Amino acid sequence: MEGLRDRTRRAVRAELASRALELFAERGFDETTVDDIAGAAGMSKRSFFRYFSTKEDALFGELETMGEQVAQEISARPPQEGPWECLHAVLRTWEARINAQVDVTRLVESTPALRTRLLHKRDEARTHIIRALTDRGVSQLEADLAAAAAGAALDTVAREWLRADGSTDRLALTDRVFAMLRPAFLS
Amino acid sequence: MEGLRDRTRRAVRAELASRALELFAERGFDETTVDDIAGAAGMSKRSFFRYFSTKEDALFGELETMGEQVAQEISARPPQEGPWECLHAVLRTWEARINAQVDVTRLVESTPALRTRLLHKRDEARTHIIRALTDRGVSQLEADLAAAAAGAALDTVAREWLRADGSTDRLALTDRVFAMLRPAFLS
DNA sequence: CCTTGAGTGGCACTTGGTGACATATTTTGT
DNA sequence: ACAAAATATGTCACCAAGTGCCACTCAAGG
Repeated sequence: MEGLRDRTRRAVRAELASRALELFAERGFDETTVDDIAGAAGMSKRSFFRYFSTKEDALFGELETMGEQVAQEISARPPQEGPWECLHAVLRTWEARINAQVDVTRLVESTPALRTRLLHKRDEARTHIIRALTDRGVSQLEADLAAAAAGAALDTVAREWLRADGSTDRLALTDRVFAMLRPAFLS
Repeated sequence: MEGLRDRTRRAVRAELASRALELFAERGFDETTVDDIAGAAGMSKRSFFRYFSTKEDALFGELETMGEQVAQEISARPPQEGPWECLHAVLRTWEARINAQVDVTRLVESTPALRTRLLHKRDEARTHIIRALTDRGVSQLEADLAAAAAGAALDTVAREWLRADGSTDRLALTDRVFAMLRPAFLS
């Protein structure tokens, strides 16, 4: 079960993340130092780095284990399912988690350091996804391409969503984009 | 024309890049400081940053204007050509430029900082590619997806090439991967 | 009550990257 | 050929991200 330790730890993490978001939104990412964030949450810079390994992760912290989780969900899918159907089914629920609010997504999109960090996270996840797919019997090349293409799809969805100012039905949009790429993966 | 200035500048850049590669290969990227590289080339750290804007760029320097160049090549394609054919035709020659030698590609693939920087470069290029495609009349969504998918394709090619230890015919492989995704872009 | 262990602050340190100033060297206009 | 403008370089100071280390606090459990 979850003891007091873990609960307070989560609370402090949330507090830091929330302060960071405030400061980023009000001053910009580059103009906010880690000292600022830590100070706003009543702690030292050193302690900040005990909760988040980089400044960027104050925004992306919730996605830390994304790769493992996605890989696990993939393994749980029916084994006869094709790789693209599988990725579609799993990732359609993740899109909303990656891009929670428009403001944040817009901030990420307009801040090179954050954008870069997000790409890095996706790339880490890709590795896990590839393994999960090959474990299902998909060939290396197809698994690799499918994982990369799925990342491209999610990225496209996010930008299209931004273009519509966050007002479109994201699940429908995700389905549409995955459907566009579907013909490529009819093994 | 190209005067002495530009020639020496290119020479110094090349020298720095070459020293950097040597040091990275022998000690690893993280274990090599910018001071080391600059020192090995007989200059100061400050001057290094007058040739490369980041430490990573000592390896990627030649790709600096990739985005603009690719965009320009896209604009030069026959206007009735579909977006995917167009991207395929342009990018098939770029694959070999991005991954020149196996050693370098392997180094990049195994060094998070370098991998991240490469992703960043591709992302910058993507922006330009999207513009070039919409200028040809392609819709925002399709241009976005095609550009992202093309990046995914190149990435997949690079990794498959690595798996074969750099011994496969890369152009043929590139054509194969682009052909796989082709059905998605039959407008 | 005492021990153990986790969270914290503080400090020094490394390193990537930037700005400012002074000084050569090279290009260019006359 | 010479002055003026543009470039290249070094040096130095500086900022901020991130890490290692040590000492301290404080709650939990025997």
